[in-house]
Amino acid sequence: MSTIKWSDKMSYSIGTFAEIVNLSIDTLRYYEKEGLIIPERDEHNRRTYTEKDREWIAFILRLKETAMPIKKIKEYARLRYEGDSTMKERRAMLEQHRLFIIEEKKKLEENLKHLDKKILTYHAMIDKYEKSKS
Amino acid sequence: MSTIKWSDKMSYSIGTFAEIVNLSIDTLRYYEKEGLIIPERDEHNRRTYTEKDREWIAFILRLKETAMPIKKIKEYARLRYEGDSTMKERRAMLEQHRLFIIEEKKKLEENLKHLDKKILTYHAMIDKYEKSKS
DNA sequence: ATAATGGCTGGAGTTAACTCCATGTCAACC
DNA sequence: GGTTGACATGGAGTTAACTCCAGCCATTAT
Repeated sequence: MSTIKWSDKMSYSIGTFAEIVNLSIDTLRYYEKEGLIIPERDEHNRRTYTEKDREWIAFILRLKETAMPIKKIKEYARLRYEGDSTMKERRAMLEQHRLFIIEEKKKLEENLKHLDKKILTYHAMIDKYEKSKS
Repeated sequence: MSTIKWSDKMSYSIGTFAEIVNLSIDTLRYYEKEGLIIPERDEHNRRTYTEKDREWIAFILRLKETAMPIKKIKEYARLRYEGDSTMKERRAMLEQHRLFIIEEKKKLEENLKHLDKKILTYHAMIDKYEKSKS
């Protein structure tokens, strides 16, 4: 009566995994060197990436997209690979990062407001300029 | 009957200007090498920065804060130093950048949402974990 | 008069995050 | 059984955006 879960046993070579997560093979190896993701190896020492790895990479990319430097992601990864006892630390990191993102958002909104103003003054200036030429 | 405008004639040395705009002297010289800001020189070849320069730097920093690479800022600066005839081009650049910022904001908001979810699941996981230890 | 201060130039060094390359192994296809 | 193709490793190269340094002038302070 157990449901078959293909995905549990499935694993990808670095080439196909690279395509799936849309990163280059070299980048994956670089992330491994930095300790962000450490895939299993098969009997020939080839990297084997799983569905879990895919989820983990997706999360890494979110952190990267919100400007977390690799060093910090590496720190988070280290804790994660250490196991459940580090959950509180990891949560604290994410909560700190959350505040950072909120700050970033504020800055972006401020700058967008100013940019909009600037664009408006450009419209006015260009109107004037066009008229002065006629 | 003309109003005296001190600020028009005022100018700062690179050292004091650096403090005012909160950039290092080296960064200012680097920006100049890249063509972002080209201050006047005095009779001894020393850079003299004006109030206009301060405003311009403030704008450069806004562009930087919204992740515009120096190459693009340089392009904008080039047009600006070329004069009024480039206003339309500059406005177009800013309008394009505006769209970019809006995209960035969207991404940030998306990622923030996911992060919040993740933090919530951490809270639940940690509760469970604490109980399992008692 | 000399020493400290501040600025100038050209060029080298640094950091992050990749990216590329030479060389080598192994399984598979013709 | 030789070639092809995917993967492995170690290390060099690249780009952006600074940052630092040596060697040289001019001005100011003692």
